[in-house]
Amino acid sequence: MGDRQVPDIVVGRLPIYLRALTFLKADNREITSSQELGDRLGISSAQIRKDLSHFGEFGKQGTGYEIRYLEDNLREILHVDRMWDVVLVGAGDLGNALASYKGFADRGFRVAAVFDAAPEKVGQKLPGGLVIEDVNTLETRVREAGWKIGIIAVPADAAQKVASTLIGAGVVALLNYAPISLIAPSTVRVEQIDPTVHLQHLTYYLG
Amino acid sequence: MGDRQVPDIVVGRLPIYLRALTFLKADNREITSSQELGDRLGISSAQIRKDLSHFGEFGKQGTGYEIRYLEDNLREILHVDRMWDVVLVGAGDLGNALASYKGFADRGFRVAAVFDAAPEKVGQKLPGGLVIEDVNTLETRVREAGWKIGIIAVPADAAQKVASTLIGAGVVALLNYAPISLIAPSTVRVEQIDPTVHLQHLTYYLG
DNA sequence: TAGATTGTTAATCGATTAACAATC
DNA sequence: TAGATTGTTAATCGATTAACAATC
Repeated sequence: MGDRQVPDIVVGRLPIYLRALTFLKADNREITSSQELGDRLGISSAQIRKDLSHFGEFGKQGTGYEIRYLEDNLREILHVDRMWDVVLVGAGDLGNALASYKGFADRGFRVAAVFDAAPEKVGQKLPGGLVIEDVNTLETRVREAGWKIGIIAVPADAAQKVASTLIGAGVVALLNYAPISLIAPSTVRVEQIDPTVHLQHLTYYLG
Repeated sequence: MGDRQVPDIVVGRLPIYLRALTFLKADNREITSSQELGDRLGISSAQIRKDLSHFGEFGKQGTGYEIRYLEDNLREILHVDRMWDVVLVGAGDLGNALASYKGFADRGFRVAAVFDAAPEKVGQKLPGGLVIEDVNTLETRVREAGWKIGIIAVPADAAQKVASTLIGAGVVALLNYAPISLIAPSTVRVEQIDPTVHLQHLTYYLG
């Protein structure tokens, strides 16, 4: 109940809980339980209650959790009760997909700008209205705008340089799609998305 | 030393090790150590040695690991010493990005076919040479081709149906990009990629 | 009230780390 | 040989689960 130092593995599950709650709400549900959430997510009900107990008491004995209330609280805990500007680097297929991704807006994020290194791409307008900017201006632009979150969607051999530039310009949270392990100071949080890594995790279990 | 029942969390790290080894090899390195790998990945050297010890002995005392040898062994362990056909569902921006993703081929995967529900997309040819097929033919095609791995890149409201179809047709491993928790039998492995979930994990640590 | 479900404690389980003999 | 690094054991640390009093 109101710890400081919540285990990172617990923090990592909160967005999953939040997503499930939003899903239930869209289904016009008003109340749920740790049991129902757990069944849905493949997690034990005890774990869900334990996880939530790090942050407060959000349920009612005998009843469960009011979905909207818990949802609001999780948004606050995760700091997505506000909008975050995100700077996207890389305007290839993946960058384009991310720039026009519909799943950001109502979950706390907005792609504020897109950068690329290719001269023929710079100046082009994306469907969403963003104009691709020159990666040479990345550092200045990030610093001046004060963006704290970056998404890296450039090829592997450019990723570390982009990461270092972003970090140098004040970014403290990175979502990296390039298939390399970024080197970053411990003050900078990095999340990694590498589809091949996930697929290889799966194939371990296949004949 | 050749356990059965290796913890899933260990299996999940192996693709990261493999990726780091390939990276070092590209740098013309021939030997590495658990210390070097650990520094690079932000993992303790003891953990790397322990993880590998589940599968055998791959190093030499006093020397370290021959990169190519360990790489080959990890490929075998992860079953990516072969090529896996992957069926991709969804030909939106994300589907297109995945269909033309260069990071699959040399790491064990090939997008064998792409499906979409939009009539105007069906029949279109993608840059890589694949022709978008009608999702109505998904079940038959998957069954006949015997594909075991599926990637779901459709909107959230279509994802569960696609997953069920794939599973019904024999797919046993899913990589899901739709922002929902899929319901699947325990015989089917699911990996989830939701950029917003990762971003929310990051914002927890931001003011 | 009776039934249900929370929040929390204590027990269990599992993963990580430290340490070191073995040995290249 | 001396130095380095593995593979493994045992200790530590942390996370999950089971159980239940509290209470809606």
